[in-house]
Amino acid sequence: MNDRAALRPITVSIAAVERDTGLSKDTLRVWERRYGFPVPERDNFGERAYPLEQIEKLRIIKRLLDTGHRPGRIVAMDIESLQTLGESMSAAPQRIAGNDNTDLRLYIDLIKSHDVDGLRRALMQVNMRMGIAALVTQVIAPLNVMVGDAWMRGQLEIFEEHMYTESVNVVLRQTVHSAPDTAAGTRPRVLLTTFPQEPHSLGLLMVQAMLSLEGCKCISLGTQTPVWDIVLAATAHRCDIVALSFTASQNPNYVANGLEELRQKLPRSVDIWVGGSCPVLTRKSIDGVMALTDLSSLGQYVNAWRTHRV
Amino acid sequence: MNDRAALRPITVSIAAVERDTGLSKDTLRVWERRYGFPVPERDNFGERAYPLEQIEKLRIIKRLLDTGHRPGRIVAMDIESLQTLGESMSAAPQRIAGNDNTDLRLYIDLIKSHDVDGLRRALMQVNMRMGIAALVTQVIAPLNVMVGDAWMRGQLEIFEEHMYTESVNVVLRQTVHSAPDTAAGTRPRVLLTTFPQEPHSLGLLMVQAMLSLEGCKCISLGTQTPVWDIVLAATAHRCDIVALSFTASQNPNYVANGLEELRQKLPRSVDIWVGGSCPVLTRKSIDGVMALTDLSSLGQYVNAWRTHRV
DNA sequence: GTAGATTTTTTGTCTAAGACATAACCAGAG
DNA sequence: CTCTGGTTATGTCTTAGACAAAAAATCTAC
Repeated sequence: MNDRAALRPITVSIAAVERDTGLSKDTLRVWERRYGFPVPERDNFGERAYPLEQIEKLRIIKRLLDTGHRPGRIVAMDIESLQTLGESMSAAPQRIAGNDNTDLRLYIDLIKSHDVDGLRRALMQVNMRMGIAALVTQVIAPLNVMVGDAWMRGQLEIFEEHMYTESVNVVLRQTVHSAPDTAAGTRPRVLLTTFPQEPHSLGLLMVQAMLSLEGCKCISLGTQTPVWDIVLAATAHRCDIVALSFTASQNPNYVANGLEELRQKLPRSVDIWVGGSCPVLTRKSIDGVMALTDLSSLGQYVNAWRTHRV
Repeated sequence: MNDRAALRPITVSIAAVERDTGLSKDTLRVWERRYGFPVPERDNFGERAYPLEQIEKLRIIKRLLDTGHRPGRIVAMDIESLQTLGESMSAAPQRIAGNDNTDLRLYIDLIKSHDVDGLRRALMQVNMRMGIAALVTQVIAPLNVMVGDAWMRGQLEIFEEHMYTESVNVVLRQTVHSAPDTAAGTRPRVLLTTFPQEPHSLGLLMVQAMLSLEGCKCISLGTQTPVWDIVLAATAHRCDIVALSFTASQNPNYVANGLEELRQKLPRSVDIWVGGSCPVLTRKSIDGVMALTDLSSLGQYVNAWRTHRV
């Protein structure tokens, strides 16, 4: 009955743009007002109808925003400038530890050839040969950085990144639960989770793998637990340590305020350990919150806890 | 430093209500204008601040809407009437197969006593005794409903619900991967994922468990894959079926539009199967999209596919 | 009565421009 | 080099009206 549904849509509604780009309707309208982009056409009812090219450009803009650029500078730019801008920043964060990272490219190749089983087998073999600790610190951790970079540069599609994440998820869970069950009364008891804005579970799993290796009792709540519930859970499960994971996508103030609030509500006898790629953790240290800079030294921290607290 | 962050908040912003109830800001404002509910207080800046009781009532209303009631009739009702209305219909979906569901309370008790290991052991035992299919359809599926209900009624804390979810996650993944590896060339190949607004992975895992049991080759992307990437992934992995999971928290329009878009972009040779507790799926059927009403009949669908397509 | 067509009501979403809290940037002082 | 203050940039909230799409109610014909 109406034309835009009958034909292949060359334009889409503001609601669809919100869904596809993650930019709210309010933001889309205010950009139009302030920066003159996007400039949607209007359908028969006078409502915004975005052409597909503009959505493509919005996607690129969104990606650049996530890497630290600001709307005022880039929204009005033309699409070629945006693309060169995206490629220019890929050079810097390439360094991967001291290890030769040429063999890590092998995993990237597996991802790009969509070989799920091959990727899992390769990761499992590392686990067999070198153990969980090496798998986590020397392969998965640097791979995460490489995959994130590749995605940002547009060399990896979102679904390929998802496939990688799911594979690591599977492998890590398998290794964690193949470890012998800890005896009752094992200490320390560690509660693992993330703050409400943080949906990424990989960091959590990596920590859990390392802690289980050290003989800790891990209780994971998955991601996105409100601060107050972290307090309740720590008490209910009689935990000695609360371990939290953060990625760079986190709002620094939310993180800092949340940690202060948590510290305040949690008994002093319960340690707070935080880790991840979020800059604010090392930038400003919070009293009573321990920032783990390095996964490989986690064992030492556990030992230190055992000698001091038990 | 500021008071509302220090205490458990007694009022929340409109954005938080949108996130927690799934009702859009526009809808919340227009209900206030038309039906006189909700009537939020105003904070120091004149912005809406919703008391917790009103959010509780909104949750009940949302649930009643999902079951077919209409806003004009129920939004203005007082909370007791809503509860009786809700209970009168709760009798219907309470039936748990032929099985006596009194023993399901046992699992709720385990959750409330914070016995993670006990819960997992109990679930694993069901798996051993009755098999994966029975575990999924007769225990986990009804338990999900019970846990959701209990949480909505405030009988379960968020962290307890998280602990349950994580436990089921662990158990299901363990059972899925303990199944023998499928041979190369197995059909159908099924891509599993959810739409960008849907963060819940449990439904996905349940389907994956059932499909693996039927000898399907499952490729899971985890949650929240954009429509376009679903198309790319289905092509890259040469999938026969795309399986999507939806919960009731989803915006019905997003679901319907997204599915139509996906249907349009995906080759007709690829089936789309959808399932979950989202009412819109059964309410309006979309051409070329198959709604799975019932997990236990999944095997028949797979068989039907095999006879028709291969 | 029942099926189908037509009207009426309901309901969610879109529109507009303005206001403003806060995040990010910049400059100047220690 | 680090901190502090002032200034811009930016997203979200506010208002009220309009209207398409969906659902319900009414009417008509058999």
